[in-house]
Amino acid sequence: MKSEHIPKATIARLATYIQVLSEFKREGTDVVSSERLAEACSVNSSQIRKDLAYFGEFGVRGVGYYVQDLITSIKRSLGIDRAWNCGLVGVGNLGRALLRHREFSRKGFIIRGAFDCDPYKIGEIVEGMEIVCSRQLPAKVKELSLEIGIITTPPERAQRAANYLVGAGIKGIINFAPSRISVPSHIHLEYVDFFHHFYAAAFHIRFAEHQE
Amino acid sequence: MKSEHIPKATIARLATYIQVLSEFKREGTDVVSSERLAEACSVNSSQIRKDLAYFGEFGVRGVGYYVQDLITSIKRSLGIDRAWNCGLVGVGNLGRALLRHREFSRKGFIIRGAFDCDPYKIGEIVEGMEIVCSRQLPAKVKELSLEIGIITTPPERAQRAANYLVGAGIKGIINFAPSRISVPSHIHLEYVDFFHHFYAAAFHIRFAEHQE
DNA sequence: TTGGGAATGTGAATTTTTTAACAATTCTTC
DNA sequence: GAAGAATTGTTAAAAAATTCACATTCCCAA
Repeated sequence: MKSEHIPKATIARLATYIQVLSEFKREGTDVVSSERLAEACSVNSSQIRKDLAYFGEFGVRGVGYYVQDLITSIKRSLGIDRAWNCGLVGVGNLGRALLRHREFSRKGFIIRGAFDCDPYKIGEIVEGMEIVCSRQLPAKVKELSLEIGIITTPPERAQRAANYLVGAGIKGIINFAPSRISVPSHIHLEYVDFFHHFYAAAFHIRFAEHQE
Repeated sequence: MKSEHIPKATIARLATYIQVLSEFKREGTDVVSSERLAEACSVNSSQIRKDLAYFGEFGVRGVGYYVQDLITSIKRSLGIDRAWNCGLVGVGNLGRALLRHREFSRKGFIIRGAFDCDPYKIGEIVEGMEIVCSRQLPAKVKELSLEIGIITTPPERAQRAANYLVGAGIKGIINFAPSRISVPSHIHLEYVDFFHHFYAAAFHIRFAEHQE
């Protein structure tokens, strides 16, 4: 198959596949069938084969998928076979937690700059990184080759942070702040909102109760 | 319309609607049309009307929706018109950040218990809350009427945390740890994985470059 | 070297979700 | 109080995503 438009849901599932495949690898499994992978991911096995088909042919008929090869192939397909330099704007509780989160660099997203507009925070060192004034974004984005901006400001300051980042020439933005922002269409924008998972849980729990 | 099966995507959008409606409210807007709300949420206006129709009729034909009423109606529909007691297992970086995150209680998800199995952490006070040994979960879940469990352990300990929570009689679990877990089917389980947003960003940025 | 078993990749069928279109309802103005 | 403008709720159409089903390919053993 290869290419064309790829559903958002496929990308999300590929992330899951990598996670589960990495676990298989740790357990010493070398080869896995779509059936077995599907079970571990709670999806349909055709789904997996379809998802992979968007990017190429990675399996061996009659055999299955070589775990390590598949991880490598998926990573290459997603563009995470290399490191991405990120800048984080807004060093509050959440921002600090992300700065300290080991998983970021382990997954290839290296946070190279931390920015805030609070004079009390500027100059402070977090995880070996000096917090820099947001106004310096244009200079720093170039200097550090930042490509992805992470917004962890309070909601009312998210748009301004986005403006700084866009002006500085960032390529994509991941917005953790609970507010909608607008950016030019060539900038890729993702919203992270883990509260909707809480809403979903609340809804389903209450619905289940209502059923009894 | 009312009821039947409700798409996951609808729940996620309702969360967005609440967010945007709250902003409208803050700005002093009393009434809003599905068209205007749709634009602010970057969705189709039929989509909004359809999403709402799952739960009832909340608008006035020829007029639109009363902002405050709609917020209230959506919250009631989702089951977030009351507080939910949560327990958090795994007080690492991410766990601490969530414990300190004001937004939780503001949105009605009250974290009433913090649990960890590390003897060095037990007894420590975070945000006015004492960290308790995970083994005490059964007692505490009852005592504090906890309904939702939040897992923020390292991946290898997520399943054990889930087992404790399920054994203690929790109703739903939100897993922030990057690993798949299995729970009985009557427990509602949500995975929070913000890395897939990073993957999506990486993928789209690289794809855009490839297009030029 | 051939045949049987296994599992992929993919076209077709199905299901689900989204969008369009419009009848029904409400408000406003004359 | 009737006509016109606005906007919902809902049915029908379109589009998209998922699942099925199977021909194709590969491995292994006899």
